[in-house]
Formats: sequence, C-alpha cells, structure tokens
Amino acid sequence: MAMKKPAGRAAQPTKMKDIAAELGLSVSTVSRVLSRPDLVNEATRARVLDLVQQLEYRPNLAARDLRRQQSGIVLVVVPRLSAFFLDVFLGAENAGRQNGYLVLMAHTERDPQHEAAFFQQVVSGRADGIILVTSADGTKLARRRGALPPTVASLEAVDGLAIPTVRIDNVAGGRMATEHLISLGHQRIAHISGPSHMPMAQHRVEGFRSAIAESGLDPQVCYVVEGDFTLPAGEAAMARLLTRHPRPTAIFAGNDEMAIGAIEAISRAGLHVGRDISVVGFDDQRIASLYIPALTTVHVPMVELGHRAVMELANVINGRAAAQEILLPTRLVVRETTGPAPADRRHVPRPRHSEGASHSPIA
Amino acid sequence: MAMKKPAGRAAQPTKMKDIAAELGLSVSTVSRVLSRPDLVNEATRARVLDLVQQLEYRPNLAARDLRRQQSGIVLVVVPRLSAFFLDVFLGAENAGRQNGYLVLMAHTERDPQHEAAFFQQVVSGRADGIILVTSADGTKLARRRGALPPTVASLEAVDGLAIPTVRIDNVAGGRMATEHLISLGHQRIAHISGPSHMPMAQHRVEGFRSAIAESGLDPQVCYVVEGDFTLPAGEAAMARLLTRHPRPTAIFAGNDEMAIGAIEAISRAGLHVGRDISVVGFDDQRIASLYIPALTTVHVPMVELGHRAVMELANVINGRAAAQEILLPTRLVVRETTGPAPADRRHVPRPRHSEGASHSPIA
DNA sequence: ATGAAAGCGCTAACAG
DNA sequence: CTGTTAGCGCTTTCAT
Repeated sequence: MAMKKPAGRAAQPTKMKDIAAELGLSVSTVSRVLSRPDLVNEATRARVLDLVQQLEYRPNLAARDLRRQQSGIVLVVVPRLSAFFLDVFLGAENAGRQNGYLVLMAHTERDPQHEAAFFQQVVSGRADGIILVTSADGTKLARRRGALPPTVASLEAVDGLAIPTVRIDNVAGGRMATEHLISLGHQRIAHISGPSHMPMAQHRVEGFRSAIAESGLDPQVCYVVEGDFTLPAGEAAMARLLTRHPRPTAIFAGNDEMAIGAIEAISRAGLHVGRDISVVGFDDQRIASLYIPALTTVHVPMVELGHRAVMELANVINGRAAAQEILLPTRLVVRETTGPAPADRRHVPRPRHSEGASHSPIA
Repeated sequence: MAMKKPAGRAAQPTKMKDIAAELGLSVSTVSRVLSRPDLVNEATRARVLDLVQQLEYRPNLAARDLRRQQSGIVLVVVPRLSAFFLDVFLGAENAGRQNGYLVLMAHTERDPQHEAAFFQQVVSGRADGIILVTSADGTKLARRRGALPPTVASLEAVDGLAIPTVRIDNVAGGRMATEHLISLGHQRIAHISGPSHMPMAQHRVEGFRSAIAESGLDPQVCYVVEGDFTLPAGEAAMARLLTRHPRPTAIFAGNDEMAIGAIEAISRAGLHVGRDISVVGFDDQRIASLYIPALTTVHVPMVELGHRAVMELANVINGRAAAQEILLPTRLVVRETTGPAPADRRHVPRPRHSEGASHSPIA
C-alpha cells in the first residue's frame, strides 16, 4: 500500500553487474569493453556490446566520475543570457565535442553568489573546469584561499586574476572603428561608450581617444557620451548628441545595440544614416548584418573565442602548459551605415529622404 | 622527475574524512552536519561548520549523487540557441532555485543525436530530468524501449510522446492576432507562416484560417505564404505579397522575426506600416517593444512556460502526480504596427512620411 | 584475456 | 546524539 520511495527514476536501471551476470562474465570485463575495448577479446567484446545495445545500457556517470575523479564537464559561465554570448558558447561546445567534454552554459546575472556557486560545482567535482566570460570583478574570486579550479577567461581578462585568457584587443578595435570614420573625412566624431566601470568599455574609449589624438582632429568636438550597452541608451545618447553644436557627423558606438539605438534616433530626427551621419558599431552581432541599413561594425570572433578558451582549458585540466594570453584579431566590416563626411554646410545636399521634423540647422 | 598523473585538480582536495579526523569525530557526524544539521548537537555542529568554512570544504558531489541516486540537476534542452528560448530558461532556472535544482541549458541544433545524448545524461544519472523545449519530432524518442526518464515538454507538445506538457494555445493566439486585424476593418489579410512541418506553425495557420472563415471575409484574397521563422524569410515573403493584386492591407506574421522582415520590406517599398499596411507578429520577443515602430504582437509567456515546466518536472521526479497538460494564455499586445484599414483607394490619404520611391498606386 | 578485490567519497540504516 | 557498518556503480591494479 505504501510506496517505499518516490517513484522517481522509472524502474530499475540496468547496471554493469546485470550485463556481466547475463553473460557469465565479470564486471571488470564489461567495464573494459566500455572503457578500454582494445584490452578485450574480440568475440567477448561483441557479445557485451550486443547486450549493451539491446538493453540500452548506459554506465552510471556518478559512479564513473567518482572513480575517475573527473566529470568530463566544462561550464561556460556568462553574466547575462544575451545573444552576445551565445556564439562564445557555440564555439566552446564545438571545441568541447572535439575533446570529449560536455559543455554546459550557466549564467550569473552578475551576482557573485551565483558565480561562486558555479565554482563550487567544479570544486565539488561536478565539472572539470570553467570558462569565465566576463566577470564583473575577479577580486572576489581572487580572495579564495585555495588554488582556483581550472579556469580560463574568455572575451576579456578578469581583473585581478592571473588565469589564462583568450581575448580580443578592444583598444585596437576602437581605434580601427574611429580611424575608419576619420579616413572618410569626418572631423567631428562622437563616441557612445559602455559603462565606464567596465574594462571592455574603457578600452574601446581608449582606442577612440588615441585615434582622435593621433589624427590631429579637434578633441573638443569629439564628445564621449556614456551609455550602458543597451539599445535605448544608444538612442538617448544620440538624441543628446543631436542637440550639440557643432553636431557630430559620425558616431562610434561602443556596441551594436547602442549603434542601432543611435540609428533610430537619427532616423527619427529626419536625418539619413550613412549620408548625414555615419555610425559604426562594435561586436558584429548577428543583427548587424540583418539590420536595415546593414551596420558597419567591428567584428569580434565570438565563436573562435569560445573555441580557443576550451582548448586552453583542456590544457589546464590535463596539466599541460596553457598560454597565458591569446589575443584574437578584430576586423572592420564596412556595410551601409558609414559614408563620406557630408560636404561643408554651405553646400547643402537636397534632402530626398527627410522624414518628420528636421533638427538640422539648414532648415 | 616524472609526474605520476596530470596536475589537473590542484592539490589534494579536502575530504570529509579529513574534517572528521581533525575534529576527532566520525565522518557520519560530519556528513550529518552537512545534510541533516538538526540531528546534530549544537556545539559539535558549530565546530564542524567552522572548520568546513575555514577549509572551504565542499562535499564531493559525484560521491553524494552516487549514494543518493540523484543529482539535483535539471537540463533544459532547446533546439537552437536563440533569444527566443532564453526566457524559458530563465523561468526554469528560477523555479529550479526554488526547488533546490541546478538548471543547465543544452541545445541540440535539431540533431536527434545530440538530443539523445542529453537524455543519456539523465539515464546515466548525471541529471534528474529534462525540460524539452520543442523537439523536432518525438518519434525517435518514442521508440525507446525503456521508460523515458522524467521529462516535461515546454512551449509545445512533443509529437507522439505522452509526457506532461506546459504549452500555449497557438491556435487561439493565431485567431487572436487575425481577429484584431479584422476588427480594424481589414478585408485582405495575409499570413506569413512558419515551416509547414512545425506543429507550432501549423497551429498558428489554423488560428488564422478559422478566424478568416468565421469572419466571412473572402479567403481567396487572404493568402498564406510560407516562411521559415527567420527575418529574411519574412522580408522575402512580404516582397512577394506586395506584388499580389489585390494587395493585402494587413499581415499576420507567424513570429516577430518574420514580422520585422515584413516591415522592412514594406518600408523599403515606400509604404507606411500601421497605416498603409498593418502587421502583427507572434511571440512578443524583447525586440518587439524595442523595435521602431513598436510591434503589435501576440505575447507568449516564455518565462512562465519555463517556470511551470520545472515545477511539473519536480512532481514527476518525486513521483507526485503531474498535470498532463497546462495551457498558458497568450494575449494580444497592441502597439504601433497595426491601425485601421486604409480608406478605399478613392479617398487618398496625403502621404506625410513617404520615403524613397513609392510603389503605391496613387503615385 | 579475464577475474577477484579494493576503494573513489559520501550517506543511511542500525546500534549504542 | 554519535559511531559502526555497509554499500551506491564503476574502474583499476594485481593475479592468474
């Protein structure tokens, strides 16, 4: 009448013992067939494999992991669940497959507690290592007494943590974007940056500033406005920039989302992106090429980032030498949102596409 | 000189035995402190807890899982890594936290092999259950000899698999979207559907068809064009629809991505969305409210879907009665892309916002 | 090539 | 309240 335990796990799962008994073999032999097939007689192997298949037997991984002291699992820890990080995961999964790892994704919502929880999964033997994609700050982690479990940073270095890192050069990327605008003849270029506390944002600003400085343009009219990497922030920042005098003719947005926000603000103001005002983004997210107009942006090799990170992690886990830092190149992808600087104000282009109220001084 | 094994796991991790020895207790007591603290003397408990904290000791989960025959892990299996599924995962994670489960996400790329691999994780004891978000076809799974591990379908039922399902009523949603357009006075309404082999797409078409049928509109001019749920497909489909005579004045797109594609095609043709042609999407993805113009669409409670799925899964795992089917409501969110049917051709509205070449017959 | 035996680190009766 | 004992299911020497 009373069930002893919850019905949970349906039926009694097959165990190695069962296979062995059925075939009159020892569990060791069955185990070997599954783990080191070369060590066992061809005929026996076939018999075992047959039964295994017929019974759909799967070895219990908790037991195997306990014995082997490893799990074959790698955790990719991302701060937010955004499209931005998805490709890193894809690359990681890919590399994982090649190395016999199961790659799982976890996210922290930037909560250090959650982050710590995932590290404990590793310390607790549930995973063999972690790919850390952007940790708000590593100082929390750095305070650990014991050695950190096998960890590799991807996308950017973790502040205060000396771990192998696979990243991109955000300074160079920022410079690249800015130089593109300069080469198009723009003189008043603004930057909509990410949050100033994020290293990634800082670096992109730095690239912007150094390109401007080297170009000899007047830094006074090359504003930097801070956003938070979201579309609405880009829109708001752009709205503010449109009120400045003199108004910038080109915008380098700290990421694609803000670039799109900026574009929407520009269109809304009745100006034409790529002609009246040029916009270049950063990241080359999927939306960048799909958006209309297609976005000129700095391509970040996300998939590759994840892939390399797992390769390095495998090195760390297996005690091989891991690269301390791997720098992956960015490249500029020129599409439709950038064009030559508009002619001097006196040569007024006839507005073919104006829409809504125009804020331009020529009105 | 020669390292015995790879240096992998740094140092020797602390074990219960160590804690016990250090404190002159038995491992059972330490174990109890960690698992059933109420069974232990307050003073002893404190001593153990202190040392545990000082040593940053974490019990080995492989061992615990092996003993307890459960892992506390739930896998959320999604077909693709798209923003669309992210919210389901969020909801699942949330519910998981409430129930002491660690929720991990995995994706199959619609490859049945990968899907099977995740099921094996469960069969192998590495996870306790699976949330299946849209499986291309369950027939593969249905052919399993043994009972399926604890599984709950989320978002839509898995064909041929009698498992608890938490889903939305796509037929009702499709009807809702279509009726909205009808109520606005549209007479020629087209539907851009998802791939005809996907049940979700079929159901939305069905909702469309039944609303049209009930309305008494002429089905001859209410075309259904098939897309594949991607933005470019929506754009292409819309481009074709624009060439039809008579041209539809309203579009119900099978999802938001295709709706946006359609909008871009419409704008490109020099028509104004929401006035010349109305568009309603489906899903209410994050982009829907951010897009300009903001998209009228059918809201799908993704977070809730994930949440409820995990709650049901917990029931299944613990042998409690699980609901066979839970139907969550959709609701129409009216934003900027839908408006009254344009007046008869003879009453030509003055185009305030036209942009680019106009294809409209009034030119 | 196969079997016997030991044990991975933890939990859960069962005694005391 | 605490210790003793017996495994969980698998891998891996060590024999044979």
